[in-house]
Amino acid sequence: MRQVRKATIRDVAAHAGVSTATISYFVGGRHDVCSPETGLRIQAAVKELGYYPNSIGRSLRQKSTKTLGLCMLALSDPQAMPGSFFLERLSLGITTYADASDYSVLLYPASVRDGTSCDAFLDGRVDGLLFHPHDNIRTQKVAAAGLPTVLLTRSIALPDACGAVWADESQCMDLALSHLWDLGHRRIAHIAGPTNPGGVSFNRAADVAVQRLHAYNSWMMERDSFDPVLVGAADGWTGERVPNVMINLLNLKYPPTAVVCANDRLAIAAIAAANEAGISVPRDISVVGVDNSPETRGRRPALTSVHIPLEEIGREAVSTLLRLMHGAPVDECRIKLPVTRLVIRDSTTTPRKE
Amino acid sequence: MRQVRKATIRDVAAHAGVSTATISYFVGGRHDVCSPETGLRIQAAVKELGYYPNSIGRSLRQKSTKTLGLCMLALSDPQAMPGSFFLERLSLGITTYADASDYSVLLYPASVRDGTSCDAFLDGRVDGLLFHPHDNIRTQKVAAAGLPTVLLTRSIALPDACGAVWADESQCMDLALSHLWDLGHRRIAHIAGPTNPGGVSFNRAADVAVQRLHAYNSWMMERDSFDPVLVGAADGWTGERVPNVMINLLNLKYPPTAVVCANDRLAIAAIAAANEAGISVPRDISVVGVDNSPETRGRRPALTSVHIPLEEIGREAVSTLLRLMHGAPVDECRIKLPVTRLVIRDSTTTPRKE
DNA sequence: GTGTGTTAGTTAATCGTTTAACTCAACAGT
DNA sequence: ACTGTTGAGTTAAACGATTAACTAACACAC
Repeated sequence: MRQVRKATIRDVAAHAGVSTATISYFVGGRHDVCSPETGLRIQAAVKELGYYPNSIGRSLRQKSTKTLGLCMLALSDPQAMPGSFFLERLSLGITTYADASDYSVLLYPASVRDGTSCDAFLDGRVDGLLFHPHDNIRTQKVAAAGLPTVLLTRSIALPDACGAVWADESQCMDLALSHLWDLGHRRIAHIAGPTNPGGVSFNRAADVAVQRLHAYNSWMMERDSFDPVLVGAADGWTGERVPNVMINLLNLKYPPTAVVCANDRLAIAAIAAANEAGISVPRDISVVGVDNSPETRGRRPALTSVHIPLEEIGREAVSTLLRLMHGAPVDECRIKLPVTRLVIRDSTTTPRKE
Repeated sequence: MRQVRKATIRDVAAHAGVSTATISYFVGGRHDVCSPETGLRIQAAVKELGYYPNSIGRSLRQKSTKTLGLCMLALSDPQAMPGSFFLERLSLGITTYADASDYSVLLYPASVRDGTSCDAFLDGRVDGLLFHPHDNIRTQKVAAAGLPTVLLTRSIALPDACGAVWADESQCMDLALSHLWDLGHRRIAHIAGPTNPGGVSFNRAADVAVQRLHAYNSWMMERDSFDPVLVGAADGWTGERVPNVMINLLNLKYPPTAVVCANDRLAIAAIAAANEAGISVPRDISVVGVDNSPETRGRRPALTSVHIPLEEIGREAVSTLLRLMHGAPVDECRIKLPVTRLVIRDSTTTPRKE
């Protein structure tokens, strides 16, 4: 190791001719522990030796590392997630807010395939944990170990001790559907994401697809416009199955005049499939996506999409985790954020008059 | 704090009726330190108490945290970087390889605007540092502090003590240009990224743009096909200025039959600008991008692009950092990776016969 | 001159592990 | 009887910081 030996508090103490306690107090901001002259000597010694308090020593004594763990499924499974922009956007909010709160963020890749253990988080290196994918086995384990944990998910079965922060998917679908409804659309289809029929839920992705589907169903039913033939299943987030689904929708006796897709990638695939069939977007059919991912832009037509402010969710997740760590009751640490908003671009317009 | 008190090595020692030293050796894998019966007692005690060695105590004693810092400009400045997929792809390689080498990764947001100090890294919480943006002030500071550092950049002025890992930008441009040349193109334009004329280089982005521009210049000169009017400056990575640049290129007396853009976003903007002017891609002009970002896909035409394997770069960066930490000479820790490859899609074809 | 308060510090325990150096008993070989 | 070796552990000193509890010296009031 070529690590240079760093000055310790003892070196500084010897250099300034006082005890380590005085150094500790002074460096910690309690400038009233000593006379102004001693203060100057200490400052000089700190500067000369380039002293910086060692965080490991401090963590050991204070029993707190001022570090939060961030466990992300997406990291090991880019395919599994809607877009590769997830981590970047989420962690922007997370690291920025954590930093402002004087916390560091430890990044940890979790794979959904091999059930990577989360033991690494139980060894005291983090004070709290943010979990992006919901995974019953792992979250229950960390929860049982007493590590304050906040999930970035509204999960179907939330472990008792875990907090959670999630976007209001009803609001999200309401924004998309209201927009189309107000334009005059009445036959509005939905292409759903992976809904994992009958299986145990292992990740956020699946839960989100289910929630969007349910929100769509309820919304349409409330307006007496629900028709099961208008619901297609993409069975994943990447869109391979979308062409089939889209053809089926377009060949209906009363085809939809608009379609809300569970995410942008499905929407983009839907537009491609429509074009392939000689159907023009938005002239013949309107399309809305969800995520407002980078892929929505610079296309023709540019995709109308519901923006999900991941930065804000990340920020709120850190804030919630800090509250949980400071003893807030768990039920006050389950936050549904009504923060989605619709970005109207060129893929939606009034329905074509027949 | 609702943190549950965790069992320490002393609890286990008391429970198993031996000293802490024996526990430490045994848990550390030296099963020969005690008799088989004692071993069983220890295992039982560890299990019953749910003992997991505290990493802070261990780090303090061993003077090594088994943690690497990852400092990313992109995190605080999404606009500044080519694409928001950077962090995700890079950190996939970084965290996966670090994890396999038994290291954790501490994520840290650095803003190019406020000169966020990197003091947080000098307090012993990391054994080494990966720096994505090159920033002379900060890298010099950490280098001076003796913290082993590897930059994810080929920078113009690399601090003496820093290692670096970067993609071979000459190879990257060679792939794009050779492809077009082999198709028969001879008038090949380049739309360059931000080249920061005359200023100090503050981030990787600028350096990369410069390197791609130089590589283009050299390549074309070698083939006696260089013409300065074929070089346009987008002045940024996002493409606002591209329509102007493209119009100028198309209005030339001898317009290019192909254009290589410094990244995908510029290429996408170039295609849009061409279409706007009634020029079809690839029929009238071929376009190549660099990055192979998610935005290249699902478009018409789908963009031909040079893939930069960020995962691989991240992996190599960790490997290089570990070597540097173990005392390898700095000049063996500067790695140019010849790992780019061309993904041919629909935006390139043979030049149109006049 | 005694009691009270303040200033400017110090002392020493503690956080949880690791590990070099030691002990102690039992046994083997000569 | 002595030396040497091995097995099965133990002891105690680090690592670097924090902090409750203490002290010594002096000032001032009554």
